[in-house]
Amino acid sequence: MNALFWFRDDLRLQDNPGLFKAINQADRLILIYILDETTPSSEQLGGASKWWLHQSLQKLQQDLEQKGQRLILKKGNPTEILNKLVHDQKIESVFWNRSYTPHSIARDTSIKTDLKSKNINVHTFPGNVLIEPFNVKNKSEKPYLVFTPFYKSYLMHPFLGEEPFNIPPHLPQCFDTLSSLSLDALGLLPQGLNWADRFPDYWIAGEKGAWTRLHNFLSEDLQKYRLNQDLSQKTSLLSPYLRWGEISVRRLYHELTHLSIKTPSLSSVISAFQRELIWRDFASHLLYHFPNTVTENHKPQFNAFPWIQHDDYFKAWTKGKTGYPIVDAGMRQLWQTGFMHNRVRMIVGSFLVKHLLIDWRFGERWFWDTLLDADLASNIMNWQWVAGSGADASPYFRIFNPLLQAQKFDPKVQYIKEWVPELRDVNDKAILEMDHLFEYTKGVYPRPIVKHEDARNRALLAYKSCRISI
DNA sequence: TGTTGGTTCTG
DNA sequence: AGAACCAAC
Repeated sequence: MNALFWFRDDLRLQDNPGLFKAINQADRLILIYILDETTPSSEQLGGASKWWLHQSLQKLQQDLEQKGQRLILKKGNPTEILNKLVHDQKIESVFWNRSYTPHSIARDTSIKTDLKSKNINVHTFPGNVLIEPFNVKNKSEKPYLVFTPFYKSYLMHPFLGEEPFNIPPHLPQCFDTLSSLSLDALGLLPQGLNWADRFPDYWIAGEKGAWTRLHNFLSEDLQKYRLNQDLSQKTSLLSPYLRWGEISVRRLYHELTHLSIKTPSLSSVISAFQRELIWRDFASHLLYHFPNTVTENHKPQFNAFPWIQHDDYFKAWTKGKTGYPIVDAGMRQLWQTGFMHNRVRMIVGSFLVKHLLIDWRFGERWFWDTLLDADLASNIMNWQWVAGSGADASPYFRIFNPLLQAQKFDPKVQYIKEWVPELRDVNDKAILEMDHLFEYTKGVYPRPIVKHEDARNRALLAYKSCRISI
């Protein structure tokens, strides 16, 4: 039997349900990745995502070649590309793992209908979440809007216990004559910018890279992992791998559970981390049920919010030149490494939305373009959370004080000094109190672009102006 | 997974 | 004076 497996957000061989089933049923198998050129702008890959995808596809090609298979690369309209392949190569069955963004759902539904009408078998599987969004409902059969009850229902859900599985040792043969684009022809690497040049210092994409990171996390970092405690402590750094499915979230969840049983002293830290994985599913859940939140406020009261268009302040924020050390450190970590510590994401987000009164969508787009782990569902949910416009959102009047946040989470100023080199020679106390940093650095470090107290009061006024309750 | 400014308690 | 607690934003 001739079959085709379509790789999407699942660039791995292990614990890949659709791939597993395709391998078991096929005598000859096409493995394909399609760069979808029909994607609307809200879902088009950002620069950092494209960089990561390039690296990840390269690794996947290598892994498949070692097993005597190959990865076919195409770009264009997936409907047309699949139709042509299926017809020309006499494919009987097509397999993929489901994804849940608005464009993916629309595209996949239409492709499935189309192929089925031509008597092609289409088999789709869950592969990118712990539990799929349509399999979780509250008691009144509605989607959850609040995380805590969602979380509780997850802990009781039978699907959470499903076991991961490995790829069979031998793959069906490939179609030797099929033409494929070269990886470079996909045009994923940034042109004329040296922005991504240092990313390889920090990241090794691909399934093997994911497992190396996981092992380091479990054997070392996790012992010191305290959620949000100290910014200079390690985080898991697994988010980009999860985004592209280089490790399955189900596998990760299980590895953690096993470690928790083996080492009970780690169980509370592990539960806290697993809870973060369930936040990731919660984001998919919200996006699946409320697809318009990609561009629209979940709470319509926010449609009247008096956002300010201020290009210079936005630019200062993106460049890490706001004059608030913790904000600037985070924004520069993002620019240099394609990553930012989660706690700092909240601080810089709050600063953009509340201190600068800039629409959360500008921040969302910047993160979307520069984060290697940019995930539509998580990014939208978290920005709406910060802005207060989301379903289960931070109350609008909860305004982070960047000084207090730095004092609490970076008391030794290690994080700030790592990412803001012009402050390295300034004493810690002056940095944490933001005491005349412009003068100390002879003007190298900028003055604060807004005064915290004034910005706070202005934000509270704005919130009152459209009477947003809680 | 907030901050502020007030009151009350404590030494 | 400073911690501890609390309501309001």
